[in-house]
Amino acid sequence: MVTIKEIAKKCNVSIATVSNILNGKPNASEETRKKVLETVKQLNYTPNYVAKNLKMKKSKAIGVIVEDITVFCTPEIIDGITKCCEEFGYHILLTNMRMYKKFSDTYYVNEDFKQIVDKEINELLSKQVDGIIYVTAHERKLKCFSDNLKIPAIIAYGYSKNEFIPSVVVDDKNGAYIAIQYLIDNGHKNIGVITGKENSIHTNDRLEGYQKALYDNSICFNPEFVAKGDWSRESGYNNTDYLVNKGVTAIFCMNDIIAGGVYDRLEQLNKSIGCDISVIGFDNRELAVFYHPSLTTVALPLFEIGYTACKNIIDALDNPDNIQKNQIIEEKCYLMERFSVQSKK
Amino acid sequence: MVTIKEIAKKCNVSIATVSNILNGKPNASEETRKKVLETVKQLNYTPNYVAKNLKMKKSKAIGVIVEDITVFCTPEIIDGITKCCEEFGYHILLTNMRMYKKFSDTYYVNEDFKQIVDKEINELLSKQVDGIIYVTAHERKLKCFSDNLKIPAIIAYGYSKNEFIPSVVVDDKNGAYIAIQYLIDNGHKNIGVITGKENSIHTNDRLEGYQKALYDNSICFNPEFVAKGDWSRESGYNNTDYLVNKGVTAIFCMNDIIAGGVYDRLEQLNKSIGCDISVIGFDNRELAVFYHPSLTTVALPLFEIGYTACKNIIDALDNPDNIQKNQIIEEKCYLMERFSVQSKK
DNA sequence: TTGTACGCGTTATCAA
DNA sequence: TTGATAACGCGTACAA
Repeated sequence: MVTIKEIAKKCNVSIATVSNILNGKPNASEETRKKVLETVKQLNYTPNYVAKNLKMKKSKAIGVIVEDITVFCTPEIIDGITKCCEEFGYHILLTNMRMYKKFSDTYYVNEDFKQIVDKEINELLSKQVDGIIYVTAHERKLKCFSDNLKIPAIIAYGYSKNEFIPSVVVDDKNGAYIAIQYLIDNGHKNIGVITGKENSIHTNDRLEGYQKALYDNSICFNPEFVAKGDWSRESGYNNTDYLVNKGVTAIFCMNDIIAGGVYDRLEQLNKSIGCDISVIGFDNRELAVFYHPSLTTVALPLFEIGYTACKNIIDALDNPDNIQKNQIIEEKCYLMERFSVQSKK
Repeated sequence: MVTIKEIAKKCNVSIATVSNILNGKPNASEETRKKVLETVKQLNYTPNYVAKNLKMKKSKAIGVIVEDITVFCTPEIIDGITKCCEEFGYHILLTNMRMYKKFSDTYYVNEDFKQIVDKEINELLSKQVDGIIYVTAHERKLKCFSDNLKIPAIIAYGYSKNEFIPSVVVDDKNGAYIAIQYLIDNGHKNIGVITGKENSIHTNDRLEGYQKALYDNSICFNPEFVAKGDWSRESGYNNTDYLVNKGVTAIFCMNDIIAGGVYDRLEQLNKSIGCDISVIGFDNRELAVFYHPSLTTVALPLFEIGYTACKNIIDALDNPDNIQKNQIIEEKCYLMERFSVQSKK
């Protein structure tokens, strides 16, 4: 690797002059500037960021800890982080903990979990990252950072239990609201729901959004229209008859997988999806496009969550004394209009 | 951040001694060792890797350039890289170029593409990564590294045009072979194919694997059983009638999306998938599980590609003079047995 | 306008 | 068994 010293020697100037020119400082004659810049190109010099970082005491790097990169929401979140890093000249140090592969889906109750996270955070600290983004694989409340962390940090997708660590999350209420509003706009009044697992943040918030949308449209909430599912396709399949018999004209499924089960059963019942019964999903999983008819659903603002989380860190870096307590940033969902909902008007 | 100097002062020893102890050197009395280790814990000291890297002239970091992290194969490849890095104590500097988002699916013919890649590689070099893995978003031949790159590099998923840059790719021939062998083992002899796009590496290799499997089982290859598709669901749908009329008992679809189209048409024709006609896919996309019946398909060895690529880099780092020319490492596919193939025996 | 000299936090050499 | 001290490549006062 060619260093600043070598190009200084080649140009018969001091390393200080080269450094100044490279960093766009005004003090340098046009002549030497030209000469230096030329040899820089000629020798294909690239600055050594490691040395620079050591000197400057910051790395322009953001540590990104993801619980599992193979989970469907993670890549989009990273994509948002990337975009933001690109815009502001940061780079990403990625830590993929591979939690699902290591401990299956109950990893977060595992004894070792907290220790692993601590170790990874310290690792990132050693590498002098300027900030840390923790990306959960599913929504839940957690405390993963110690209270005396000295650099900005944030949780993406999950909810922070830590007063001074903000979180960026899906606005589930809003997501359910726009889904139901869309159904109402299409003339539906008797709208069934198949929920996710009980006590899940998603389930509760989405139910609340559903109720709010009904209320705002002066439609009475009928508790009998709520069927308890568990996110699985089977729970969609098994609850379809019940809702159909209750006379609903549309079914709001709290995820796209449940909607798949509803499709299965409606086909067996010879009901035309869209015409006889409208179906709307949640999550906008890749497979929703391939349903027949393709599924109208609510897209998660994953990219936005990543982008906002990263922007928040960078803002905190630029403005260290501007911290808010218990900050929760909710990103709005958006509707993916396809062909599983038709107008009743 | 607490440094080695501070803990030296606190222990009344020199920084050299602290450094030695921290690095497990034998020269230190048990007494001072204990004292130092204790204050290290007490002050929660973590070594500054930036300084260490500067001194050691290596970063224990591998640069990973992905063309687009939101493409389905990329996260699994990164997962494999992660596993390997974890095992050998490396970390990942991630560069997500976001090509699909920036330039749609023809990004690689874009004028700016080469420049962007060059820029990102230089960036990584500046950050003193020890090696680089380039992950393509789809399989093709490419030359992304300059010939005088001074650190080990490798291409994952795509084929390298560069003599000294190896590649790790899917063994498509083998994948098709095991799919066809599986059909033959289940008593099928008249096996139709719906191909991907013409001139694609995938298409050609998979066709060859198909032919080889037939040959090894003494079944004559009937060119009329090959229908030309283009990876799309429509091309599956549109070619189904043709193959059914030709009397095939099984259809090998060169990806899972095509298989979806075949499913659609077979349902319309009132053919029972599995019983009347067996269908087998390729890629093992997430949605294959949700087909009805769930789709038997060939899984891509994405994790293995990532792992092997990374291992190859680390080996090259440990053993710099052991380079092979034009090395192409093919990773074997594996069968995901589900319910779309039934025995004809 | 340019150069000297120091320090960032380490490791490594050599002398004590 | 320990401690000075010289690097690593860079940025920056301050002096020239």
